[in-house]
Amino acid sequence: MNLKELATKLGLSPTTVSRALNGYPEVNEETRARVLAAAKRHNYRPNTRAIRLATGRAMAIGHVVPVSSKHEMVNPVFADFIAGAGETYLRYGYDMVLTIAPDEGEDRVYRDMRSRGIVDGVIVHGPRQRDPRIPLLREIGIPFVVHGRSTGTDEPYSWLDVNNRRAFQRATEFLLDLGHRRLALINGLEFMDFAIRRRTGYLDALASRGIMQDPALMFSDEMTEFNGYRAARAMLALPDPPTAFLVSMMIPGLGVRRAVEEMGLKVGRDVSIIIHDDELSYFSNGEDVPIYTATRSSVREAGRQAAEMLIQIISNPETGPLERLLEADLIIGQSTGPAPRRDRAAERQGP
Amino acid sequence: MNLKELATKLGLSPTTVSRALNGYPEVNEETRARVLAAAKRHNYRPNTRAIRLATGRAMAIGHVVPVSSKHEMVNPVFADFIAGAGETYLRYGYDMVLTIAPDEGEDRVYRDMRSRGIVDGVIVHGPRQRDPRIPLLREIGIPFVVHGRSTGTDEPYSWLDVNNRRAFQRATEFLLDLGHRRLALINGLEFMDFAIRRRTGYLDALASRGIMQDPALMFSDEMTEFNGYRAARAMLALPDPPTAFLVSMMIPGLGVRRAVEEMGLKVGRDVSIIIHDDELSYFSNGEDVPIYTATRSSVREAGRQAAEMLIQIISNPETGPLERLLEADLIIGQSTGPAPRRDRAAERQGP
DNA sequence: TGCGGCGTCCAAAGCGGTTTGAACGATTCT
DNA sequence: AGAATCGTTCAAACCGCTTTGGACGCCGCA
Repeated sequence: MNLKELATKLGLSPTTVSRALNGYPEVNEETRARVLAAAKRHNYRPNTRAIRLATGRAMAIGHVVPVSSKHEMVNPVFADFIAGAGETYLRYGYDMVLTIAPDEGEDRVYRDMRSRGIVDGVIVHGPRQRDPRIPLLREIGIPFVVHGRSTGTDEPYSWLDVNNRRAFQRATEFLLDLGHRRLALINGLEFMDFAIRRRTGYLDALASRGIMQDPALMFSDEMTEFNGYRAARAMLALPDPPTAFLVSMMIPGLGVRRAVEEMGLKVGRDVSIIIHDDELSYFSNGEDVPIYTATRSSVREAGRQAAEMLIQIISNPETGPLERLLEADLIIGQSTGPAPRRDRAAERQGP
Repeated sequence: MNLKELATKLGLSPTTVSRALNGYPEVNEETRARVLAAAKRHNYRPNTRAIRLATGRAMAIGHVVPVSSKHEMVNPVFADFIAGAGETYLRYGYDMVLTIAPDEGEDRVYRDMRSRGIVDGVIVHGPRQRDPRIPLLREIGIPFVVHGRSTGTDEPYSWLDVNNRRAFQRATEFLLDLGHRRLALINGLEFMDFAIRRRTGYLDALASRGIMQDPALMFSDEMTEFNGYRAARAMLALPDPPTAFLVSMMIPGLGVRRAVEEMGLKVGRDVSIIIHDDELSYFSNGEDVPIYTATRSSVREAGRQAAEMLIQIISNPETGPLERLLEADLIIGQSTGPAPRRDRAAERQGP
């Protein structure tokens, strides 16, 4: 059933039917009711392909998933973000189109999107320092919202981010207040913007208490369970091992825990752990009592909001760059406790 | 730059230009070369919206992500599957459109897809027993491939699945051979087809060795880290605790490990664990030596292959239902070992 | 010489909607 | 009463491509 058929059945012109369906004012309310009823009765749905050609709008948002060609990693955060964004799209009648882009060929992917006209805007995932996609998209002229930010980019752009620096600063201070002095940072890849900010927060907190940073306690790589394990294992074998870990994500956090327990130590007593909790659906941080002390911010909610920002920008091109900074909660769980004796004793003896 | 402009610039008709670009034989090779050169020079890309309307094909594949409205869970397996499928789509020039569907309203989502004409086919994720989507899609007339199978569905349909029954049967036998007699099964939700098959494999192996199943050792829920932890914790507190666990996924497997170690037991010595390893990018099962003994099958590869099957079905509608069963490897890691003494002693004493 | 066939190319008709410009009767205003 | 306005409807153009049904010149064959 297409528009013309429906119009014929109603004894009306396609023009009128189209207008009735789309809520234009110049159609008799009685007629509109008839049209609406008939459309429902015949289960009429306008053909999206035709609408898109006629209006020039794609009614679709693109998500380009960067897949590092080296590691073939797909960030699990991505699935929950998408789920959140998808909810928003559903509400506003947008479709979501996903493209997998090996990180060398991203240019072409974005340019193609533009010239083929398959999306009205894109969400940029996993921004890096001075991310080249930002000037690129601006040049191409596709509306976009970045999930995260890009240190070193001066021109304004729309973004939604968690206050990563503050979150890790607070978490670090929390551990310092508990008496910890040897704090390890298990971070993501440090060309990723979020990782830079987290490290900054960590270093700021250390500096403000006059504690020297120790490169041996700073690790940075893909945030896999195994990397968390390996890094923690190595650090715990140091002559002066850390008593606390700040970990970028629940997943490497599980690895850190595995290393700790494998060495016969107890989390929350011998070693403290704070993770960043994106509230991924398969990694609930306990039920009533959180397992991990964590900086928490829902990535799903971020998806919902980023999508809304983008739709707003698309539907009103006058809209200037939109910025939204979400604060992470610091929630206290069972994975942190006072620094263990030995360390405090060592500290009393002084250097 | 659109087709008409390009044609004018070349002094040709749009017809000829279109044909030259699309490789039709009735155009002079010299002309074709000119057209191709001009297209490249002006960076011409045909407008996808127009192609779609004109050809009636969407050149897009739909993925409907079921999000259980109760738990808001997005299976992390999904991200890697998508990545695999996306690679295939890229090669064949298809786009991927994603829809989030609350599991009550799935009907409407699929019907809409059809009548709006935005996809040429869909991949069905997370099939359940006697899944209603299979007859639905067949009725609607959208080509589809199921990732997994649906027990209880008689009519033929296209699917790609891992041999879950066999994988878990072999894993169970492997543990039995090691002398274990109290085997726990930490399974996914048992209305999900894969979970049913895994349980069947587990039970078959037990039965063939004359070992009674024990409902207290069978757990079934969402495969979260926390659920794995909780279930293992409870089982290990039983008067007659299991000495080995079969776990549906790496993620709850991490939870099981956490429970085991928290009780002061050692994985691979006191308690054996076998997981199913989907080779998710963020859950590499160790590097040289696998951490977990596992039944292994790449979900990313499954995505690649399922996408190829669907494209084949779409481009050749004569193709009958396609079926592909992937076998999982059983790889031996550090998480399994002979049943501990106490258990074997008890066994020697007999019942 | 006449005709069918072949190689190239083009005009025009879709695809299924939206949107512009105009028609037309009824109502209001002067 | 005639003009202007309003409310409602429609015909036709258009979005940018594909595809059908010729057109045209040239060659080979009878």
